[in-house]
Amino acid sequence: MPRQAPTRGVRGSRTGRPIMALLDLLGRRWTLRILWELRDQALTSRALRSACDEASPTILQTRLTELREAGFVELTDDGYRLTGLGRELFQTFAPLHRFAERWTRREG
Amino acid sequence: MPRQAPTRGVRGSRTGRPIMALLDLLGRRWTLRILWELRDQALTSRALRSACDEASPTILQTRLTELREAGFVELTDDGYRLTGLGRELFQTFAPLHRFAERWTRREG
DNA sequence: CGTGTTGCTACATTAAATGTAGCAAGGACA
DNA sequence: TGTCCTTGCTACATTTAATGTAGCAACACG
Repeated sequence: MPRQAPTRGVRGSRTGRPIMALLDLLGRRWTLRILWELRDQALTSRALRSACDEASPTILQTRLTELREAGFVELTDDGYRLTGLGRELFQTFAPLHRFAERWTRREG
Repeated sequence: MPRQAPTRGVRGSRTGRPIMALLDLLGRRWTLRILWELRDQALTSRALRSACDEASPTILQTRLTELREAGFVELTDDGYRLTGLGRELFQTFAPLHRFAERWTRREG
């Protein structure tokens, strides 16, 4: 099946439903991690790379571009940081932190 | 099938912090989508595939195995469905739905 | 028996991510 | 001015992950 959807960034969904576009974006490698690392501080591209276990700059740059286009991240004099919208997004899954703790405890 | 090891799926993080393991798992392709599609119904493997835009059975099977090992999904007589833990996880990012609507409105 | 499910796998192809290197632009400083 | 940093960002060859298509074995109906 050919690669459809000229509406950019909605890989894995031809419906165009917002939630699908969002799940698709968040489901790309490093996206969640980047949002997480920027949750309460601005980071330069290299500081972000360090925070992300020295992930490849290629893919970090790709994800940062996507996140900037989506309006979640912006580049300032202090480096990359979440926009107001990005902070809202982060808050919607911030409870994951506590859940993750309980989850790991559960399985030893 | 050499599914990944005891230290569950902590690709992209050497810290072992629970949140990193969770972000890593959720950041794999189709993971969020699967949890989303199972949010309020059990689905057979093929129904799930249809719900996921006919994604490759190979990768769906891989993700389902990971999600079962993580304790978020189980296979019953009715097909795949979220466990109690899986429902808890889903609820932590359920607000994404409303956010996605606002997000698209903003940029569309 | 044939027909139709189910969960799941093989495998060749294609797309995405990784790792390493390095560029151009800008600031500090000597 | 020139050297030395650091910044955001890119090239590119390699490796890994995902896709698409086909099909298996097990089970349930008729």
